Amino acid sequence: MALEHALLVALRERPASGLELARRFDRSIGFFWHATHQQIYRVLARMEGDGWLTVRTVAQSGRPDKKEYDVSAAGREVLADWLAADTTVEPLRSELAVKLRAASYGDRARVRRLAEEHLAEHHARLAAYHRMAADQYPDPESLTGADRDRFLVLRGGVRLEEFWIGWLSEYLETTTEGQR
Amino acid sequence: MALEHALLVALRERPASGLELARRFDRSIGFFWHATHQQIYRVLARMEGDGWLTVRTVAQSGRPDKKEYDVSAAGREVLADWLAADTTVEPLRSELAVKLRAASYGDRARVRRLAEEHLAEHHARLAAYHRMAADQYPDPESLTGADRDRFLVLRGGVRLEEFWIGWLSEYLETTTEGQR
DNA sequence: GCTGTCATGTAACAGGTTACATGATTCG
DNA sequence: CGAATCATGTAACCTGTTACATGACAGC
Repeated sequence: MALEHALLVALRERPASGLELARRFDRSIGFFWHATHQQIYRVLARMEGDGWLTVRTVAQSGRPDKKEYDVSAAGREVLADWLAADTTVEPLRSELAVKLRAASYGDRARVRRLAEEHLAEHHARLAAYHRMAADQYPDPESLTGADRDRFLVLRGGVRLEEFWIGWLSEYLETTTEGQR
Repeated sequence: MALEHALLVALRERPASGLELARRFDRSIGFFWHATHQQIYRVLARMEGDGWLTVRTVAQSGRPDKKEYDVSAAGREVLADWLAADTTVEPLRSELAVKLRAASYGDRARVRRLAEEHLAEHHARLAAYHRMAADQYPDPESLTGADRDRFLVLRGGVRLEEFWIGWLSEYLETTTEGQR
């Protein structure tokens, strides 16, 4: 139970419609959380029912109306309470890791190729994050408050990609093409 | 859909009962996958029904009987097919990361303390993984096949903990106690 | 007219979590 | 005798995914 809270965070940063939230989840917030629009619509409806959000219908020129959600006073309280609550260390779930471990029960060369594909993808993501950092935070030293928090989470995204690149590189260097 | 496959991997390494698998998932395999015993029992039953596993009841002295599962020929084929299939890069889901980003909407000092607690936990895990590596793989250079694969996944566990330690340390150094 | 995008949703299903139940045995 | 461990499971619930549906407008 935390999509609610991730949505409260996103909406405190800026009120938005369901689709806008889904798009935002594929970028900034999405380093460490993800959700599809279907899931977001469902949860938004529940949150509105619980009084955590307010809605207003916004007419747009040349586009369908949208429902813009904002966090209510009750929602702010829920968010503050959640922030103060204990949080356990979640296990990372990686299908690729299971495959790396299992390589000897199938086509080892194929598993290597999967690792290479993932490595390329992580390189691309790292480059994208570096670009975001350069664009949005040209002077990190001077950041404060919510801006600094967002920058530091982007730093986490960078470091996570570096983790993958480091590990997969080690894997690929240690195992070699046509091996036992 | 991959708990099935993680279980096939675990059972190919060594036949086991449901509870033994649950315990194993909290260690070795569990760096990158996790499941509770309830979930494991449910999935084992389905896999047996699908003919991926064989079972035999093993009597034990001073303990209840256990059902020991092993992978059937059909199960081996399923595993090999899955290994060759494409795997997408999964997003990491971290409640703590969302809280770090949201610190300015609640008690910032409290969020810092959560980060400190997680940092301590990751230090402890890293130490445990280093101990495992030293105990189980005293001579990594000479490893081959499945042993080398298992070692390399343990290396991933080590690197993942280093990621957390690096990031949370950066976070704690950049934000300071009684700050805006 | 067709395709693509914006925008919101429903329905069915698969996967995962939490709580509880049972029964035997060992250990203090 | 009570608590802890071993072992297997059921039931209810919550979360997340996939597929599909609708309608309006923009651009080719």
